[in-house]
Amino acid sequence: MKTGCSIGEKPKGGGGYHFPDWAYKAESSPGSRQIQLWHFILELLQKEEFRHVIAWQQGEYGEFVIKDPDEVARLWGRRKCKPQMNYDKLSRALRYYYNKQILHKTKGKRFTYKFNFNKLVMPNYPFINIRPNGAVPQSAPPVPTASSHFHFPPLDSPSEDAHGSRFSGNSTAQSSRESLNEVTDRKTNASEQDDLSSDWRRSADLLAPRNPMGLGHRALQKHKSDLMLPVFPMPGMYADPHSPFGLSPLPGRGSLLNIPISPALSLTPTVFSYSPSPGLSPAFQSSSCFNFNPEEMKHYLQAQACSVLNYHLSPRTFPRYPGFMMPPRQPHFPPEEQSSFPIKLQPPPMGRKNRERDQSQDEEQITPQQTPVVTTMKVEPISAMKVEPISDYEPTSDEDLDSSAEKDFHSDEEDDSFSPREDPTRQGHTFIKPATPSWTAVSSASSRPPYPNVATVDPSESSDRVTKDYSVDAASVEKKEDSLPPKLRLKRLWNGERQTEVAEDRGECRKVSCIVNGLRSPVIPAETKAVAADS
DNA sequence: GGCGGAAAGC
DNA sequence: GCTTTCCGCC
Repeated sequence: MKTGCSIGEKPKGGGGYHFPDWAYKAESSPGSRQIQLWHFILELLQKEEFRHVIAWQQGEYGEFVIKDPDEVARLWGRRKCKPQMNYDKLSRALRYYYNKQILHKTKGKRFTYKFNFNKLVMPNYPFINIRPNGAVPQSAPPVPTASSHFHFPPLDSPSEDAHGSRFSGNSTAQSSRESLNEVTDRKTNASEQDDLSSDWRRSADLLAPRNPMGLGHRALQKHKSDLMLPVFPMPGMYADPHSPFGLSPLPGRGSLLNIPISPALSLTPTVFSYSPSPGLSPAFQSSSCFNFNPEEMKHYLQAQACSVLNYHLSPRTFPRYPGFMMPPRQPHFPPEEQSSFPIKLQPPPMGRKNRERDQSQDEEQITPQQTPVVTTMKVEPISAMKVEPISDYEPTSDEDLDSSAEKDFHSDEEDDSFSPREDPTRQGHTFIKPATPSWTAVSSASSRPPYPNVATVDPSESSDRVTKDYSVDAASVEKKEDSLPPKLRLKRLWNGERQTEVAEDRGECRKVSCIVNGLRSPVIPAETKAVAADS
């Protein structure tokens, strides 16, 4: 019966699933690897076998009912090695979640609580498929089904996992896959679809712009240093029709172009615009975007490139991410951006003038070899965000999908609190919207990218400009050649000869670029020229 | 049943 | 920092 208590909840190897540390820390518990109650609750909710003990409330987004408080407490107690655990204590723990906005109480309903997935899961698992109860099994209810896929840390120790049973008499070893399989066994009717869209929108809508300082914010801040993402159980899991992710965002191409979210979600800009995720590789966001609008995708990617450029991020930064997270982006990365990375990231040798000007920044100049760690450290600190009780927002069913895209815009622009830069969910990864550089500021005003994280950057413009600027530099160098002092002219001449060398280097650079980005870079020549000229 | 303060434990 | 434990209060 008693399976023992695990201290390290994190499944290691044996479980077959590996999760990022922050997945165990959840919203905020640095250093704590103990499973958290809400994780536990979710896991129980995820499992069919506990439906009699705890279950999602029909028709209520994220709401669940503890049908057997004592049993839940017992399970929790066993999980935590607290035999004295009872519902009173457990409920106290749950009440602590109120302030964190992880949970709130459904008033008037006994033993009924409601998850705030907006802050709890959505930010971390935007691809999670949230479905209203009834449409899916216990394991994939109003909760992000990702809980199935994501497979919250096993209720018990890895060893117990290995044994396949953690709870008395129950086949808790049921794999997440099995759980997921159940999903497809149930049909989603039209009304549910409505609910879905509504729920999703509500979730999405509330997620970013109104994300209170609560969980989401704190959590993400804390996860800042963590590598995000491995929300996907196994790299081997590709297209899983039962997965909430549909196609797992694995390095497969298919994942990019076909990520069925939820029946109601489809791949609307809404969903992704509203779900900036720290744990979400921009690749996925972009992939989804790309899916519905290649042009916008392009812009988005360009913006990414800009981010990289602005912060001297190296493409090498990306490989640091779990392989199955980053790769998706690459195949779709527009050549323009591809090229930008190696060049911009490897700032050309500066002339004395530039050297002097940039001297102050020298410490921050990073060679591609050094870049990996940089990421978002230069991003402005998160500013205060509006705090609003998200649960109060009940979108009308009509305003939903049709206006979702529009709402994206509005919310992005109207709600100052949701500046991508401020979005804590971005803190953790490379593609945080950079502090708007001067040259992008202008474009930001004129563009209204549907992607929050690109909001202030007009990628196309910026990208063009990058290229253009270099071209101009090179051209102007030639034009002014004559006016140069003989000494300098000689130098230029010499540089011209060296250009061949540089070209070779460029070749290497491009190689790397291609390897890293998988695409070729048209901008390189101009930049290389500039490099040569400057040197 | 539910809430939340307080203190202690981990 | 999160949870447990205890407890008074509503």
